Order: sequence, then structure tokens, then C-alpha cells
Amino acid sequence: MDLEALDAMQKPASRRRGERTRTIPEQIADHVSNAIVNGEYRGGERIREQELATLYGVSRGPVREAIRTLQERGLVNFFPRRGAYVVEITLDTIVEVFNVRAVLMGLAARDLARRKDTEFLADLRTGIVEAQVLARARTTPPQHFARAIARLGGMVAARCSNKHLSRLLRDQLEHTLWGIIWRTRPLDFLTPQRQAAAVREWQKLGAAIAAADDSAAEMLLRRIFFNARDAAIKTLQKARREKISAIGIIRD
Amino acid sequence: MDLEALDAMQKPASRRRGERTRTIPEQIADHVSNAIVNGEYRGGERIREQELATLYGVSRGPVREAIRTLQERGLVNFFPRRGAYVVEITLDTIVEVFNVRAVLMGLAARDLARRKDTEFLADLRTGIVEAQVLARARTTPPQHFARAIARLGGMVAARCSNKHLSRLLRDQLEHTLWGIIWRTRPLDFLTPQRQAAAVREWQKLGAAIAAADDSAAEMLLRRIFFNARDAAIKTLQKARREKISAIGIIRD
DNA sequence: GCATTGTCAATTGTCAACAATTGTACAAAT
DNA sequence: ATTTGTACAATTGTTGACAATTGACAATGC
Repeated sequence: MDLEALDAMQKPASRRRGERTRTIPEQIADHVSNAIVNGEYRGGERIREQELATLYGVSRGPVREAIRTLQERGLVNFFPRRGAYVVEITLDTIVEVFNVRAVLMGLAARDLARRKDTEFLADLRTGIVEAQVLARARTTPPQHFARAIARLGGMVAARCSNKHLSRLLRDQLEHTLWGIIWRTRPLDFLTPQRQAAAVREWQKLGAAIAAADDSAAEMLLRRIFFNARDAAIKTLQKARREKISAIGIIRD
Repeated sequence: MDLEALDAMQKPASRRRGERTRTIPEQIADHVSNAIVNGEYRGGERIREQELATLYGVSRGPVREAIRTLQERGLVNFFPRRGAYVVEITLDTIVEVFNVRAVLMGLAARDLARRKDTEFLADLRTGIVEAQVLARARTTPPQHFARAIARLGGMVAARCSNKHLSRLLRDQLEHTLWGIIWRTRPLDFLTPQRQAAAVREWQKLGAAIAAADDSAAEMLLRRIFFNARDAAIKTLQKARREKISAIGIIRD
């Protein structure tokens, strides 16, 4: 793979305006992040600099910078002179990340409820309706529904007024452990019943935000994540029982 | 400054056992982080690679890796081919960071309240008493009291069972914006009254954790941070009114 | 005066080579 | 059989050099 191909992969449509050019180390970091998140590496697997360098057709310099980024994102454990190793993720870790994500998203919801952002509310309702349509059409694959729900979460994260929080939810979690965990959701726990329940939860949240009930909004969004957490864990435990390797990076 | 001096600065006592050796890029990243946090850079100031390289007596390679770390920590804005610039911090940013910190610490408190960790509770009470002693002795400088309170927060962050949360509170906030903001606290708002109030707040929190009342613990620790936030903001606004440059990195 | 273009020093981005360390295979000794 | 010692290949850490880009400033044209 050369850099042109990598670059094209990273920005499907020509680069959105206002977006600054992405450096090679950033492209490599994001690409490897995605690879890790997609389970293309095993937990504990070593990452060799020269390997990535030849893979992307660059020297080791940019690769080293990319690895620093991965280290800071918590996707690899780095040992001086001994290399970088892909993190191993246990069920406990997943619960931890869900809990952190839940309270942060709760803060975002509280923020959005406090200020009457009618434009956001309209977009949120549109998104909820989209999810509802997908949930009612039983033929759509659960991945589509999962994506719709993910968009709702992304909306809350991006549109809250706390820019520091937005950044944290995006950079520190989107491309990191949260990305990995997200991949575990659409396995098979999104039953039609669960989908309908999820839609109801988001509708309640929309109502709370519309009513400017910040405490209720916070608790509702938390509850949404706790439910997702429990469902994901149940799915993974089931996969473990049935000896199904859920996803490369997660320790069986 | 050469690397030996820098290294000695970083680990006052010979390196604690079990702690892996720190690479040069890590040392540089931490050192520059501290410099930024201490206000030795102005907000918006450019960081030049060669400058840091000669300062630390290394080549630009390790410096570039360190800058990547700073970028990921959110301490510098990075523009390709145009360099890294120290972030500018406004009062709004400070409020945002306090709010994020508050809910994350709230989760940690909830966690600690749920599991009866008697050892932690004992340490917490010891720390609270220490703060109380400092608060009662009116002659001690407010910095000492601030440090004691910071230790309490650090204890909560480090001892909660959620290791992902601990990491987030340590890496992503300790060495970053939170560090900057913390420096603004001991300016002059820690009046004896405020100190006594802070001790009472922590005592209440200790009681809630001892009673395993997780919701109360969460809300109390949040409240602690909200009070600190309001006091810090008030101080900074006052400094601005009086044309006192509060701290280098914060925009006046 | 204002905008545009050309030039250039300063700075960043990348590379290839070299130095230093680590884990490992293998032999020798207990 | 287990442990100790030792060379060696693989890999990481660092460097200095070179290429590419930027921003500033001067020259030019309107």
C-alpha cells in the first residue's frame, strides 16, 4: 500500500474545505488505529517499525511519530527499546470504558438540555426517526441500526457547548478503545425488541432535552449507555462461552 | 541544559523500582508540558524544533516525537509545515475543563463508595485531617493547603477501581489543561473561610463513601469541583479587572 | 496607495545510515 | 535437566543531511 491509496482511503470525498492537510504520521496513526479497532491485530501483538514503514512506503521516522500517537491514545503499550504492543482488552476494560463514556455523554446531554438549541433538537429528532424507521423495518441488518444510533451519540458529543468535552469524546475515545468496543455491539444482541427499546430511550432523552430538564437528560443518556454496556457484555460472554473469537484484540 | 540535568530533575530520588526507564522523547514531552503548565510559554507562542533540540542537547527526531505527545495531550495546536503553537486558554476553556473533571471525579467517587475499601477510607481521612490542620493554622501559605487538597483528589483518581478512568484522570488531565488551571487556584481565593469550607466538603464526601452512598458521593465530589471552579473563575476575573497577568498561557 | 509576483532565509518533513540494546539460540557447566 | 555464559541477529534509538514548504520582504505593475 502506498500513501496515495492510504490518503484516498482516509478522505473519500475530496478533502472537506477548512480541514487542514493531514500529515503522514497522522494518516498512519489513524490507519493503524482503525486496523487495531477492526481487530486486524491480536491483543499483545508486537508492532514493528520497519514493517509499518515498508507497508506505507515511508521511512521509520514518521512511523515512530505515529506510534507515539497510538501510545498517547492508549492503543498500544510502549516499552523502550522493546517495541510497541497492541493493548489487550478484557471484559473489565470494556465495562470501564463504557462507564467513563456514559458519564461524559451524560454531561454533554446536560449541557444540551440547559441551552435551548432548537436546531440541534430538530436534528436529533430527525435522527431518532431514522433509527425508528430502521427498527421497524425488520429486514434491515442490525449494523445499519447500530450506525444510526452511533450517529445520535456523535451528534450529542459534537454539538454540546463544551468544546473540551467534544474533543475528549472525539479524539480520546472515538479512535481508541471506544472504537473497539463499538465493533462488538452489532454482533447479535440488537434484537428487534432491543432496537425498539433503544428508540424509546432516545425519544425520552429528546423529550427531556426539549423540556430543558438537564438532570433527567443526564440520567437518561447514562442509562442508555449502561443498557448498551450490559447488552454488549452479555453478548461477549456468550461468545466466549461458545468459543467464538469475538474480535481479535479482545482476550478470549 | 543537558539530558542528565533534565533526567535528574524528573526523578528526584533515584528511579522508583518497577518503573520503566523513560525515553528521551517522554522526558522532553513532560518537561515542556511542565514548562507550559507553569506559564513559561505565552498562549499562541510558537515552539521551534531546533530550539528544543539544542536546549536538550539532542537532535530533532526525539523532539518531534515529544511534540506529537504534546499535540495529543492538547497542549499545543499543530499545523503541518507551520509548527506547533501553545494553546490559548480562555475563561470559558477553564470552565469546560472543570466541568469535565468534575463528572469524571464524580464517577471515581461513586466507584469508591460502592466498594468498601477500608484502606482507602483510612488514607482519605488522614489526608482530610492534614488539610484540616493546615486550614486551622492560619499562618501556612495557601499553596500548602492547595497541595493537600490536590493530594485528596489524586487519591480518589488513583484508587478508584476503574483503571481506564484513573489513566484518563492522570495522563489526559494531570499533565494537561488541568495542570494549568490548577496553578491558577492558589492565587488568593483560598481564604481561611474557603479553606474551612473545603475541608467540610471533603469530610462530607468521606462520610458518604463510608456509608456506601454512591449517589451522594458522586454529587458531593462534583459540588467540590463546582465550588472550586467558581472560586477560580472569580479570582481570574478579578485579576483581569485589575490588569494582573494571571498566568502566561491564559489569555487576558 | 494597493495588490501581485518573485526571491530567499528559516523551518519543517523525510530519509538513510549508524549506534546501542535486547532477546535468543546454542554451548558449557553444575 | 536446569542453569549460566556468550555470541549474534533483529530491532529500536538517534543523528546529520537533504528536500520541500512557508512566511516575510522587496520589486513590480496597476
